[in-house]
Amino acid sequence: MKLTTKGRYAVTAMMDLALHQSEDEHVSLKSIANHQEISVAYLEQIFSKLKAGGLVNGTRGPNGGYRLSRPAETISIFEIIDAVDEPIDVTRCHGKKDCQDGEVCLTHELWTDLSNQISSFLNQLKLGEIVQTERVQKVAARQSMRCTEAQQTQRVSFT
Amino acid sequence: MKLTTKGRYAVTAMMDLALHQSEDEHVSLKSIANHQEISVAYLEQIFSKLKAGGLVNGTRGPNGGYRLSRPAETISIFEIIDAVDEPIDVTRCHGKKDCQDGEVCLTHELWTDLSNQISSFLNQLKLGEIVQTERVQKVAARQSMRCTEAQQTQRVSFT
DNA sequence: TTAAATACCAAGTAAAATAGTCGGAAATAA
DNA sequence: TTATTTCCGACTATTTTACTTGGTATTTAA
Repeated sequence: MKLTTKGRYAVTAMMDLALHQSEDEHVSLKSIANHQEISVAYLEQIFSKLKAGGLVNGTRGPNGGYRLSRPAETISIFEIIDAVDEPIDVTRCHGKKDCQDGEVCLTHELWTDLSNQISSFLNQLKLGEIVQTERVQKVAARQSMRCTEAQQTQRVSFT
Repeated sequence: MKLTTKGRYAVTAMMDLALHQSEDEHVSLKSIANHQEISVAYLEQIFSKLKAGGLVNGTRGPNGGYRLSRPAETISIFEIIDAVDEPIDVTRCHGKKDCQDGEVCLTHELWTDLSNQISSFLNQLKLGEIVQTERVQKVAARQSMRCTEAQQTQRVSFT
């Protein structure tokens, strides 16, 4: 379970999706880019992995975009990070237990324990619950304003 | 709390120290290198940080080496990793809470929670306890044999 | 039917981090 | 005085990260 900015962006983007998707509307990468200050190109890369992981569905064309493939309550943070970040090899032997002369090394168990600890913590955290916390709602409200401003700026810059 | 091979080697080396130090004897990097298959040069780098972190004391000259600066029961795995690995910035804003337009981003709290979770887990794990587990004792016994063999091989190659 | 908007895809790339090595200097025990 | 050890700073190859670039396919709406 590695944690890079890609994984963090993925979680952020999935939260954005959970916050803004509606019955009949998809969320475009452009709008996520506006909200979260991540480039569309980079989001594309991330979403190709999220899609491969079966977490989102994409629709092309105008008014297209993405939506969660399942209810947000059933999607864990672990799944999201797992989909986009390579797994880290916490053990020297890549889990094969042949770290030293074909047998386990001193610390083998320690690292697998830690891995399990982190995984289970992130598995308990569900996208749906997190999105409903007051804290997140507040930030999201602020971001909607930002986004509106951005659109207006954009409109102005076209004229 | 980043976890790289340097951090893992540090924990391994500290366990070796805890296993082999005695009242009047120091453990040399050479012997750790033999036991754990880590180069002396790399161990030097690691131990300079462990020393700076106040976890070990070094003595130069023949029969010199290192020993724990405190009882193994009081040294946590967290301290060891913390001494040698750079802290990871789990948040985009380096904990300053100004991730976006001077305010927190959507996921700020999530990452700090995770960090705390990992830290407290590793803080509970004490070097002394781990070293006493049956599993570790077994591996250590095997390594003593390895070491003896290595010394003999060396002796032969000298003649 | 055409233009715009969107997802989709593969490659390339600059910078940073990692995992070490190398060459020596200082201290100390025998 | 010599061998053994820690101590110290610099160097380096490789890998990983965090993106960008350039292009294609699909779909809607004018």
